[in-house]
Amino acid sequence: MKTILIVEDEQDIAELVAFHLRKEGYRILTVHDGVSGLEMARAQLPDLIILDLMLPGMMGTDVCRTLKQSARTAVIPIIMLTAKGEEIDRVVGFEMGADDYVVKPFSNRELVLRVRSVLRRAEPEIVEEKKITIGPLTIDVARHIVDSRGEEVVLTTIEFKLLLALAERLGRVQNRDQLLKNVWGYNYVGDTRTVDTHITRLRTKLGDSGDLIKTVRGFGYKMEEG
Amino acid sequence: MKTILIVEDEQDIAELVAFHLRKEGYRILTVHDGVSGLEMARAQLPDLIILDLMLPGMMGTDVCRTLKQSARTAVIPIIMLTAKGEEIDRVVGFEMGADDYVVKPFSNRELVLRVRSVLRRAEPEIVEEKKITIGPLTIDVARHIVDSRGEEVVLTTIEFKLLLALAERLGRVQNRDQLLKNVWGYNYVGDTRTVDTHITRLRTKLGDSGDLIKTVRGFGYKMEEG
DNA sequence: CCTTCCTGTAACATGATTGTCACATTTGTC
DNA sequence: GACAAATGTGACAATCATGTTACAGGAAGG
Repeated sequence: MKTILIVEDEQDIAELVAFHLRKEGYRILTVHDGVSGLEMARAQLPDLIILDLMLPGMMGTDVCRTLKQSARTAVIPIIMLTAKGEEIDRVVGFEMGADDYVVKPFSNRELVLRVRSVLRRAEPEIVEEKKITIGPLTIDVARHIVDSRGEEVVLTTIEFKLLLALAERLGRVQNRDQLLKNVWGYNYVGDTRTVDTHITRLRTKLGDSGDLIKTVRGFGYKMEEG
Repeated sequence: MKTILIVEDEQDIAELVAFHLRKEGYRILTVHDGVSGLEMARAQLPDLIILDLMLPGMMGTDVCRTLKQSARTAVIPIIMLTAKGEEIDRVVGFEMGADDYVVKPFSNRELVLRVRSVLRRAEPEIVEEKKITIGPLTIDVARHIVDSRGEEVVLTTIEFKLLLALAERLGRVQNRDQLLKNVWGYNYVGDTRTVDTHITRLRTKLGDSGDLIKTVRGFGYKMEEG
């Protein structure tokens, strides 16, 4: 769940914004002055900060600048809220490090959309939950879990890599040398028959899914459904 | 029950404040100089600190600043006590990280109200504080406290970071280099086997929860239930 | 300044993993 | 069906990855 910090001195606006963003499934923190905003930002490292430009004690712009100076907080995207009258040149705001701007009065819809967009933009790296499914076989690469018909299959390092090498090139035949390269590394020297042994072991361990690994006589192996 | 630490060199004021707050149902700790205040704060992690600005040995402001610098103590709200003459700009106080201000002489009623208000303000943070629970294991990230089956587990910095690195990427396997990067930093040079040693230490200290850390032979480690 | 605790490295123990081989089985060809 | 070539398979010893412990240097705290 994403955390959003709202720094806004006007209670009612803060609550309104908080309400709508909570409804969107975000976790909301609210503070009502700049200094608390700084502290909270540092302590909680939220995923996004919504910052009012006019704040008691410390200007929103100062908060923004300060946050952008520290490595830990610099990455947190900031959406600035500005009242109509105080409309600063957007460029100035962006120079301060704000990631987006919303001018009061704003519609909730607009704000929610901005928030979503900024958060999406900030998504560091789409951690691909790479899962490969072939018939009864599932390979969860990140978790390093393989199962065949729901039963977990415990594989050794080489077996896993070999399975992956085959599964990632589904349908395509690979000869023993290619497999050796892919699984054992470029500078492997040894018997190509080693591959056979591991294929056997894989097939045995995979149970039902073992049939997915086909022998292509004279060439090598491939993985294929049916 | 909430614990309040009072750091105040004037015995009679300290006792007066302590008396009234005890009556309110708080658990009170009292120390009379800044250094003791720091120590006590670190050792007891109170829910609130009432800190005199003028202290022998170390200024209240220094105590405040120091406390706010450490992750463990930064979250503890602080109410500053200032004598009338020494009224500093509130902004300075807030910049130091104080959460509220009370000027001497103050009425007991006023102080009690401030305490309640500050504690209430801090409440949602505490409730929403980031906690990771995996089976019998609980990691309180903000407070740096780990327990396994309710028993507190005392971890060193590295152990804690390592645990966090694993827990935050629950289920996903991380190799030793990734762990080194995440825990030791980008520019660490050294033996990757160091990770193993710390994994062992972690497992030992975690007791029952040690089993949550799985070895993925040939790849690295992952954390996972069951 | 001293003590205690933390940390990285090395050394050793252990059990899983792996490459090889020998032999069995299959496949395609004549 | 015979034959050769290719592939399957099981055993086994060497190797390797990891667990574990010890230790010395260093950091942190008093």
